[in-house]
Amino acid sequence: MHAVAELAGCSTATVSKALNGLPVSAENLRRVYAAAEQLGYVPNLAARSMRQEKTMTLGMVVNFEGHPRSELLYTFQDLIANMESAGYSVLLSIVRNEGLDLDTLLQRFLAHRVDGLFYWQARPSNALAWYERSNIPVIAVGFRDPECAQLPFVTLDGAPAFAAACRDLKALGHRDFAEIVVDRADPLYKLYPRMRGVRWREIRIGHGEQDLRNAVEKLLTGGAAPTVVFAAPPTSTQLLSIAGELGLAVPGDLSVVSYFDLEDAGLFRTPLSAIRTDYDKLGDAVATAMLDALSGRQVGDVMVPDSAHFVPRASTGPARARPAG
Amino acid sequence: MHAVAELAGCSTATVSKALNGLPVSAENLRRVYAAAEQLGYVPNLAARSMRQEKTMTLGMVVNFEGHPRSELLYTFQDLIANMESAGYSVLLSIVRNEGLDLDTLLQRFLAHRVDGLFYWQARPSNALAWYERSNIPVIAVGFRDPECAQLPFVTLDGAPAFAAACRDLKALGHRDFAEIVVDRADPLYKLYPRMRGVRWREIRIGHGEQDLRNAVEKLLTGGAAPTVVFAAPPTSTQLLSIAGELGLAVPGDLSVVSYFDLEDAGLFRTPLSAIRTDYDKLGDAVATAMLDALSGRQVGDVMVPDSAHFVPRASTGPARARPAG
DNA sequence: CTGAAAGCGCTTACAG
DNA sequence: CTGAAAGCGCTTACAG
Repeated sequence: MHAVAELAGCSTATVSKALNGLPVSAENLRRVYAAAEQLGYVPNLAARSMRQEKTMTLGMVVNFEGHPRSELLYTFQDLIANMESAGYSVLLSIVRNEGLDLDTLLQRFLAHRVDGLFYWQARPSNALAWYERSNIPVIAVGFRDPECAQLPFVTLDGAPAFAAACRDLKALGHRDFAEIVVDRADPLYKLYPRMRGVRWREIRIGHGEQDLRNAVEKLLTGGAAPTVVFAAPPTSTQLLSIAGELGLAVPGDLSVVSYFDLEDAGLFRTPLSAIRTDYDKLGDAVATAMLDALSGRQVGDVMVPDSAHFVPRASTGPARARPAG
Repeated sequence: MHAVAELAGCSTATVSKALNGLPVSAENLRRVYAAAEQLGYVPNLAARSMRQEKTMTLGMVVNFEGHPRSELLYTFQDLIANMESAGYSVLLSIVRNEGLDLDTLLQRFLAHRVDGLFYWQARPSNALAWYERSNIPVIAVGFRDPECAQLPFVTLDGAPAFAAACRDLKALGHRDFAEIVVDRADPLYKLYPRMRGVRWREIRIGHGEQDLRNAVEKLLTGGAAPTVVFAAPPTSTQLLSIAGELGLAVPGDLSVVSYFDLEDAGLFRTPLSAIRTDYDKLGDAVATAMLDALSGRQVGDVMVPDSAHFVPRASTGPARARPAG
């Protein structure tokens, strides 16, 4: 910057003003721009951020417990593009069991003085208190642990799609619903109002295909087995192949619904019925919420409307006849 | 920091040294840590980076021309985790046709004073010269435009898998190979040594399913049509459904190979033969190269060995009998 | 080992 | 409109 000032024949203060659109004489403006151009001057954001309160950097931590659903890439893309258009850059971190723990990461972002944080699948963390103390907006995305209830939360409104799926299935004769839940994940069906006249159960399994295989075998032999099973990928797709191997017909013996749609689900041997979510809408809503928060507005929880739909395909069909009694 | 110094009863210089592991008396060390803890002190990386030459920030720009293959999420995850364990944070940017252009983005990262840049699908850009001038290591990943030949390049060694696919197909009687290339992408088959006794052609189409449909129809009516087609997703999967609609049997009339494997390709009605790549190996190799470059070592091009394999499935089969003459 | 002081590259009252 | 100067929060010779 000194070099620019020297070449332009003015002070660094004038350079700064010229480059930031503050009132400068036309002559100086021209010379500063010319000098900056000639020298290939690139401002140092770190220096700027020491004087101003903002770093124009946002943190995004994605907290995958189990399997990352790769369609999320689209939301990231959309979200990041939105924030970049607003002048921000985003630090991305994808947390897994291995690697640095969440607390360390959240603290590191704090050291970077991020202006805000996107927190996918928000779980409690000590570091969150620091964000609150520092008045850095944190937006929970997708899922929010009850212990993080203080965070504003943006998510898809899955209830109508879920209700539509249940209605369709009930019309097909299903009364016994189940959800397969992996590890310590929270069952999703509990998030939605229960439909009258249907029973729900929770089948909890560990990671690994063998766990799922055992569960499916138990389904086969159990007396009052569910006639339809909900699960998230990759469990929902594994279910299709395992059912095939074990001679369980889908949907003849068991209907299967995937909680999230897959790009190629329609091409499957048994096309997989799924709840399709509109990730672009989610990305846009999250971006809007963050921009609001950054400009000091209070932001509340957002349920993105009309952002999920039940797409029935061949993996759901009429409930199998139940053994009498 | 002043507050910490005051509480600990020493100078800020001593605080800095204590926190950075420089020699300090045990007594001061203890008091500084206690004070920092009590005050919830988080160092300001921006301030630090003004004195030191490093920001501990890396840029990653992913340059998707057409369709982002979402499996890349796994590589990002692996790569980011690696860099974070080494103390870095990474700024991610996913470039598309809409949104900020590449040059703006690269320049913004420069303003952030990134210590290095991962450049997926490296295309020429004016901003690259600035990185070179600033001596910031840039690593091209996945693909490198010939005009970016000066950049060290890390990619999968696809040649053995490609050769294996061609060998298998030739053994099945195929002589006429084609690749479907979307928009202005570069044909991939040209990257590899050509096998003797087979012909290759390039079928260039625009974005949009209709373009592909037209191309497939032309294949049906053309006299000397190829018997096997290579394409990248999503074209390879669209090909399966369009072939179905148009009454073209796969692999009876046409074999299809996907240049990249899809997680659920084995579940398809016609399981899709594909070249499966090991993204973890790529992520690790890229991380290693960057760490090397950051520590001042010269890094050359890296072809990650044994990182791609041909997985024949049901979409490839014997070549159809050719009309005599 | 310790601390006063200079300086990293900016921005912003402030006085002219 | 302009520029000298202070200051953002750190680190690092340097002198003690």
